[in-house]
Formats: sequence, C-alpha cells, structure tokens
Amino acid sequence: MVDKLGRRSSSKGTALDLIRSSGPISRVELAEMTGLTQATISTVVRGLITDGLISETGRAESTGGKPRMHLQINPGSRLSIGVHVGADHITYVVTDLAGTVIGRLRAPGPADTSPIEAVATIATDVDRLISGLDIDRSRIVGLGLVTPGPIDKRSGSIQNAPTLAHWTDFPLARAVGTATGLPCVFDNDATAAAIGEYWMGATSDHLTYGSVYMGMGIGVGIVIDGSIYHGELSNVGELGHVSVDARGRVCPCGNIGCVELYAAPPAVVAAARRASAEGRLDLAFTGVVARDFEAVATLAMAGDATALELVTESAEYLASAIVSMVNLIDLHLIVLAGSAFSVAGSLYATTISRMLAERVLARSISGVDVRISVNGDDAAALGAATMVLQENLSPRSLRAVTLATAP
Amino acid sequence: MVDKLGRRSSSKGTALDLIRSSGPISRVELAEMTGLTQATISTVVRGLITDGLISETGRAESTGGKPRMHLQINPGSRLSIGVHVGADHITYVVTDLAGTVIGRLRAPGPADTSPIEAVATIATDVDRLISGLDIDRSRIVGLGLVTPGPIDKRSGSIQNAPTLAHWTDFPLARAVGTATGLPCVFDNDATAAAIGEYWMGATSDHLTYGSVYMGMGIGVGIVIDGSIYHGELSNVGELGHVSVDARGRVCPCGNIGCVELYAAPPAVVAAARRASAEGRLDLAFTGVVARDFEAVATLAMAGDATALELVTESAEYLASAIVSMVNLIDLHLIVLAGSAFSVAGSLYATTISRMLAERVLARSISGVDVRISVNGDDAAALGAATMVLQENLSPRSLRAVTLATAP
DNA sequence: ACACATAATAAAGTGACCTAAGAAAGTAGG
DNA sequence: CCTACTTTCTTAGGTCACTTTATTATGTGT
Repeated sequence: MVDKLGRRSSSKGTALDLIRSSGPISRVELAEMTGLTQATISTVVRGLITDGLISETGRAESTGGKPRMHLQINPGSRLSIGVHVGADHITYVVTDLAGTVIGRLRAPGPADTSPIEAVATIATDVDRLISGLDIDRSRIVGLGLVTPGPIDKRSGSIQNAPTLAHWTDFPLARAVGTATGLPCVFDNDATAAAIGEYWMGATSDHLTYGSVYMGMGIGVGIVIDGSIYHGELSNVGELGHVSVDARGRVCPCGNIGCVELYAAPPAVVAAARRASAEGRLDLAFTGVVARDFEAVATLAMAGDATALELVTESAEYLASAIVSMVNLIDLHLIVLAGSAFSVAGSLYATTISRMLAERVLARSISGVDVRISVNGDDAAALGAATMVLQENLSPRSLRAVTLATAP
Repeated sequence: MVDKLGRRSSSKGTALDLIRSSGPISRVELAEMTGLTQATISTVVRGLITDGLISETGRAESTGGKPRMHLQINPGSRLSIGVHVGADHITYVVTDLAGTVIGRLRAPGPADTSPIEAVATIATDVDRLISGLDIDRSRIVGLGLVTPGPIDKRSGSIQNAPTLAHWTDFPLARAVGTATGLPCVFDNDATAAAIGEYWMGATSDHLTYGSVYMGMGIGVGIVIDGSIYHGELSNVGELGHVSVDARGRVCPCGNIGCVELYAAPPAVVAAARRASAEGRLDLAFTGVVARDFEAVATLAMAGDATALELVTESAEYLASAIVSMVNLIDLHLIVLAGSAFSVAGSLYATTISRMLAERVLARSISGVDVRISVNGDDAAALGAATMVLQENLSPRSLRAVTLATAP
C-alpha cells in the first residue's frame, strides 16, 4: 500500500478521479488516460464497484466490436463536510462525491469569541446541519476545516492570523475533531480553494496552477504537477506578503510594501474613504470592511469612475504580485477565488489577465489563463469538503494524472 | 524498473546518494535512513558493488555483536562533464562521483559567434579536456550543458536570453550531444547550481531550498522536497523578474520594477558610474560589466563607503525579492551562487540574512538560513556535471530532469 | 566454552503492476 | 442463421520491489 519511500498506491484513486471528472467513461478510456493496461483497470474498477463508489450505467455505441460499458460515480455514496472559518462568517457545506452541495449554512463569524466557544458552536451547527438533511452519518467521510492566514498543520492550529490573532496555538483541528466526532482535515483557505477547483474539474487542462484567494487578506494555493504544494513548513502561499514596493508602506508582518496593503479589501476601503472625504466618491460607509468593499465593487461594476479606479488600482497591484509569482514558479493558470472577487471578479480577471499578457517573461511560449472560481463565494468551504474527499479517496491522484501526458 | 505511473525504481539511487553524502556508512544506517529493511538494503548494496559504484572499506567498532561493514563510494568509477555557457566565459569541468573536480577549463565566452560555431568550439574543447586528462571515455556518464536565461527544455534551446538572444530556438542540446558523442542533459544555470549544492551535500539539512544564482542576471533554482522544480513549461526561477517596485523602472521583459534592474551587476555598475561622475567613487571603468562589478565589490569589501553603499543597496533589493519568494513558497534555506557573489558574497549573505530575519512572515516558526555556494565561481558548471550524475545514478532523489540524449 | 548481541543473507510472501491468452458481446458478409 | 472479424473485459501467470521471518556469520562478555 505505502512503500517506505513515501509512494502510495493510487490507481484506485486516480481512476475514481477520472471517472468523477470525465463523466461517464469506459474502462478503455481510463486505460488510455492513466497509461495502465486494460487488465489493471479492470481489477481497479471492480474494486471501486464493490466499494459502492461507482457503477456501470449503460453501454456505448459499438465501434465494430463489444461496446464499452460506461462507468459513473455514485455521488451519494460518500459525503463530506466543509467548514470555512472566515473573518465575518463561518460557512458550512455538505457535498457529495460529485462536489454537489447537499446542504449549506452560513453563520456569523467568530469575531472575539474564544476558540473553545467557537468549537462548541461549530459542533452544534454541524449537528444541526446533518440532522436537518436526514443523512446517514456513516456515509460522511470526514470534516474539512479551513481558516485564513498562516497555520501550523502539525499542531492543527492558527498562527498569528490578523483576524484571529487570539486563536494562535489553540489546537483547533483536534478540538473540532473530538467535538464533532468526525475525522478532521485542517488547512488554510487558499489551499482548500485550490483543491476545490481541481475537484470540480475546472483545472483539468492544467496540472500546475495557482488559486489566488482574496478574503480580507490575500493567499494563494499552489498546485504543482497535480500535487498541492505545502512548502517546507506549510507556510506556503502568502501572496499577500509579496512586496510590490521595496520602499513602500510598512506591513505589520515586518516586511515592506506587501501587496496586501495596496490591493486587499481593507486597503481599497481605506482609499475609498479618502476619495469620499475628497468628495470624489458617494458612498455611505458601514464600518464593516467586507460590506464596504462590496459596495465599492458594486459601484465599480455599475461604472462609477472613482470606484472603478479604486478597484482597478487594487487589481493592478495584485496583478503585479501575480506576475512576480508566475515568473518565479511558471504557472499558466490562475484561478481567482474568495469573497473579494464575488462582486467585481470579472473586473479583476480582466485587469490581471491583461497585465499577465503584457508582463510575464515566458508569455511568448505560453500565455497565462485567468479564471474566476467555479465555486463562487463558497470556494473555501467547498474546497474544505473536497479536501477531505481527496485525502480519503484519491490520496495521490492530485499527482498521478501527470502520467497521462508522460511520453 | 519504470512503472506506468511514472514512478521509477530508486532505492539504488537513494542508497548511492546517502553513501556519497554521508561518507563511510553501514548497511544498518542506510536501512534506518531510508526506512527500508536491512534485507532490501543488503540486495541494493550488492547491486551497487557489482556496478563498481561503491565498495566495502572496513568494519566499524562492534557494539556487542557483529561489527558493521563500512560502505564507501568509488569516486573514480564514473565521471561527468559540465559545461556552463556564460556571458563572458565558457566553463568546463570534469568531476567524479564525489564531486571532485578532475579537470577544468575556462574559455572566452561565445559573444557574437553563431551557435553552430560555438557548438564546434565546445566539442573540440571537450575533446581536448578529456584527452589532456587521459581518461577512459567509457567512464564518462554524460555531459551537462547549462546556460543563463529562459530555456525550452523540450527542444533543448535557449529562449530570448539577453546575452545570447541570437541563439533563440537553436537546438543546442541536440547539437552538442551529437558533436561530442555524449548524452547531453540541458538546463539553466540556476537550476544546475541548485543541484550542484545538493550533490555536494551542502544542503543535506534541508529537503526544500532555493539556490539564487546571480551572473549578469538573477535566477533561482528551486528544490522542493528533494526534487528540482521545473514548472509547467520549465520557465521557473526567474527571480530577476520579480518586481520590487510596481511603479518603478520599465524592464525590457515587459514587466515593471524587475529586481534585476536594481540589484544585478549591470545596475550596480551603472550606479557606480553615476557615483563616479559625482566624484563619490574612485574607479577606472573597463567597460566590461563583469570586471567593473568585481571592482566595485572589491572596493566594498575593502571598506570604501560609496562602494559599500552600492553593494548594500543591491543586496537589499535582492533580499526584498527573496523575502517575497520565501513568503510565497516557504523556503528555509537560501544558497547564493554565481560569479556575482564571488567577491562580495559575504556582504550579500549578511544583508540578505538580516532582512529575511526581520521580514519573513513565518520567521517565528523557523528562520531562513543563508549560505554562500560551496562551489564558488564554478557552481553552474559543477552543477551541470552533477546534474548528469544525478540523472543517471540517482534518478529519483532529485526527481528526474528530462533528457536530451544524443543518438 | 558458553550464552548473547548484532549484522548480513536467504527464503518465502505480498501487492501492484505487467503480458498473453481467453471469454463475452457486438458488427458485417455470406 | 452461420461464420469471420473486431473490440471489450476478464483470467492466469509472471515480475519487481518490497516485505516478514528465519538462518548464518561474526563479534563481545562471563
């Protein structure tokens, strides 16, 4: 199963992955795509059928011989719960194997509550969600928990996240796991969103991509050769703390000119306030950054010149950081996810796409695609849920697909 | 040997890697370090001995039972040639399995010669080097060829490198392979330098690190989990084109504020010329950037205030880009390689180290080590040579580098 | 000399793959 | 309908890199 050099048997997961993402598919096609022989696929598929994960659902047209049997996923056979603890909301989703949202719940964010209280709330919310859906608990594979900011995966705790500073070092993953009685997978929101995109099949044309996640801060989940990249100590993806001005503003993180200070919602809202004070923008501020940012974005989408300017400036700074990232690690697909893109995502996508086309070093070899997340506002929660499925059903698949293209 | 999921039998390579890097070592220790059983190690080691790659070289002290046999590499059993086509020199090295330089040759750079002429020159130079050393050609595993700038690994060609613009699209790797009659591995200098560090054992405490290479431009070789990261299309590591000022100088690459424009030798020399014009620096410029940069660096090391200021500014800009990179991909070791660090490397290392300690987001969890390459000025050429050894003898330990083989 | 410890090899088993050959299920021509 | 052919899927046996469990070699301490 797992050899000592860390490789892991994966053909079952790989096959499941392909069946899920490539709809009804035959054994022959699976063999072609994985590079495995039909004989091997045959036994792998039999295993998946006995596990109840897939079934045969009909036959294809004959091409002169025995027709192929179509294989399809049994979406309801396994379920997963995703929990995104964001700055202003906690979002819960229940998804099936196909990534379809079976249930959803959005509760107020934890704000200043202690992590212990928050864990209790999460547990009761999850319980309510499950019982409200009348689901057999045994079908639930596990719970994915994602939070913004730097985390320590080993201890399952948050580390100095600006919005949840007082949760630092609290063993969140373990606590949620015991409180809910479900196996708990823990990661940061940007990484989860990246996995979510993959699971939904939105990135099937790229094995390497970045999923930029902008909530209050800015992060990026990096998928390399079909594997989530976690870095040496899981502190990967702090795109918000890439500097766009070595002589610029001082960031609380210690660095100078962090793009977060120029492009993230708090920066945009601050700039909007200044514009408002100068009489260039007509907006009633609520004091809640997320809502005010949404208002600015809405105005920009409606064509307000000043709001448009503010959003474009944010997008351009963000794009500058993304260009640096692309030059550094050679990505050709950027997915935009997170609440900050829910209103003016298209504006961001256009600006970022344009700047990538003009500025990326390798643009002559291949351009960079920019897409908005297929998972909308729930990208992180949905990613959390799919993360669990990934972990349990396709442990290695976010890599094995490589083979298809191998010579 | 190679299963269809792209995994490759590697225990032999892994074992060789450990024997090479961890000096005389016993089978028992190998078993502990690899996680394989003693039985497996026993057979793997037998294979390496029959291949002539290693031998038993004595026994350890007994700890109450049968003493362990020491295993050691046979350095001379295999040789490799590394060729670095730089801006001002072509550097050739011949190394053995231990990474010891057996032969070395430095020839003038290709300047404006056509790639066809250059290939001919390289072939005769290699021939001269080999015959001068009286080496059995059959022991030569292959030739590693590295160049600055963006390359296309698939075609084995350079792509728009500033110093070798007219070589774009010429199938260099194939040409050198046929001209020399040696299997040819092709990559960029920064990546090669990173592999060189690994092979020399200088990074044995980190599985993930970056090797910053500064010649005329700035690149970085990224090793992730012990594997060289090549990116989706092998355009990874363009650290020089990370922006440090989104509103800054316009780079020929299309991007704005590229760190290369602030920190690389041409920028330092330009700044030195301005300082000289203002009478703040006493230096006779030769017009050759590499030599003038060396002069400035020498003055800085000697304590000249203005030169020190220039070098420090370069280091600070470079550090800013490195901080961004570290925040993005979570590295905890940075190696500095390339000719630009040969004089004032320690100055750069100090400045970069300081800024990383102050500015990296995850600094509370673990700091970032900064080291100067153990391979000095020949880091790229030496890396090229070790790349070949890596490819042929330890395919998996730094995951495979695609090959451009001669017929 | 003895018991005991440790190292290295041998032997047999396992899992994931392979190749090769057959069984099953269709089409096309007589 | 029968036969020939094609294509899909399964079965059977083999290989490879491991494993676990013994066995043999080579020491130390009493």
